[in-house]
Amino acid sequence: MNKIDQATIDQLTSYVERLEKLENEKTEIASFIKDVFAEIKSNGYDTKAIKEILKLRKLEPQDRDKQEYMLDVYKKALGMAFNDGEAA
Amino acid sequence: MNKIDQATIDQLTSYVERLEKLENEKTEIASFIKDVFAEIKSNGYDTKAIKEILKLRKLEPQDRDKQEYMLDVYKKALGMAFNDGEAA
Amino acid sequence: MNKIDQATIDQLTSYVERLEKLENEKTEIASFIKDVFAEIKSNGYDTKAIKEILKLRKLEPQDRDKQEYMLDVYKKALGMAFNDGEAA
Amino acid sequence: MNKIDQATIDQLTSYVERLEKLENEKTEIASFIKDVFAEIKSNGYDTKAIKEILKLRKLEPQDRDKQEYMLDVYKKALGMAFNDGEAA
DNA sequence: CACTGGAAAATGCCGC
DNA sequence: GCGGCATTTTCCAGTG
Repeated sequence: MNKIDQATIDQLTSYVERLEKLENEKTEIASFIKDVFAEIKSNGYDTKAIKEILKLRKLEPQDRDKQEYMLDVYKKALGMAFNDGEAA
Repeated sequence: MNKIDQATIDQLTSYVERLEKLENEKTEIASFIKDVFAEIKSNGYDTKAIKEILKLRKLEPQDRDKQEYMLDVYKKALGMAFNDGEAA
Repeated sequence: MNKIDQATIDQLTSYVERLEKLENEKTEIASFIKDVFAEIKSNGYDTKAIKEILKLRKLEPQDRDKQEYMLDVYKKALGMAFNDGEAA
Repeated sequence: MNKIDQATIDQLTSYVERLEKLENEKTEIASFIKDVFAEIKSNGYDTKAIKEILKLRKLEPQDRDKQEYMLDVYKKALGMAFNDGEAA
């Protein structure tokens, strides 16, 4: 019950190595992204706003609407102003 | 140089215990918050929107404006529509 | 479709207020913790080392009396160099 | 104060596009990883155990050939019960 | 006062 | 389909 045949070990090892390779690539790309943000920052831009932009561009327009719908309803329910500067 | 007197150990221990007590309380409250959100969800509300509400109520109106200003400028720069459903 | 009955408004308001109260308590406790760390620091201890102790005690409550290592961390907390100068 | 010169717009656009490209690549790789795990699972292995192996190899690369423990994890990956039935 | 590191929060995935 | 868990992202205090 403790014997594992070599073929199985090889297969598991192969999987593990494939996964490690992929994860390394992912990490590398994450590091590139970090570099770009560093460059953006060093050029005086607001990285937070850029991230916000990316997020918005990822959301399709209809999703944005859907996402904001419930929020509007709740804000209304709680008597919160929409954009006129009154915060309940 | 390796000797530490007992009084010092006692003092450190006292600090550590005070901190652990406070952190336990914090954890407990965090768990209460989780409970409330669970209840909110079980009543059919959209927890994400509620969280958004809490965030908005925390921000004073002028802060909201300031935070959104740069974003608007960038969106404008990139030709992104503000709210008309066009996503670049 | 934007109409919400009064009972719902009341319920949402109640949830939001409960959550805000809890979050205030959490923030208050976090501030107490900060105070304790400030006191610790003003007494000449190494804050980082104390945090290390807290982490250790959380991770392995069963071994917390294993004095050898704890002593090292205490020494670090006291700012005492020993051996290679690096605890943790 | 809302006017942005064309060069700035171009630069922001360039940054955003570079970032989106990189994030797409990252997402793609994440999806490959998911595929590999699906294949692993379809071959009857315990995904969770494989993740354990990856974690171990990341934490202690120097000891990764210490076969005793790795074998236990492999066995877990194979779904073999042994000893107390709990690895990790 | 910008940067780094660590804690907290949010998101997304996986298993049930 | 939901809840729990892990990862990722965001935020903030501490540091130089």
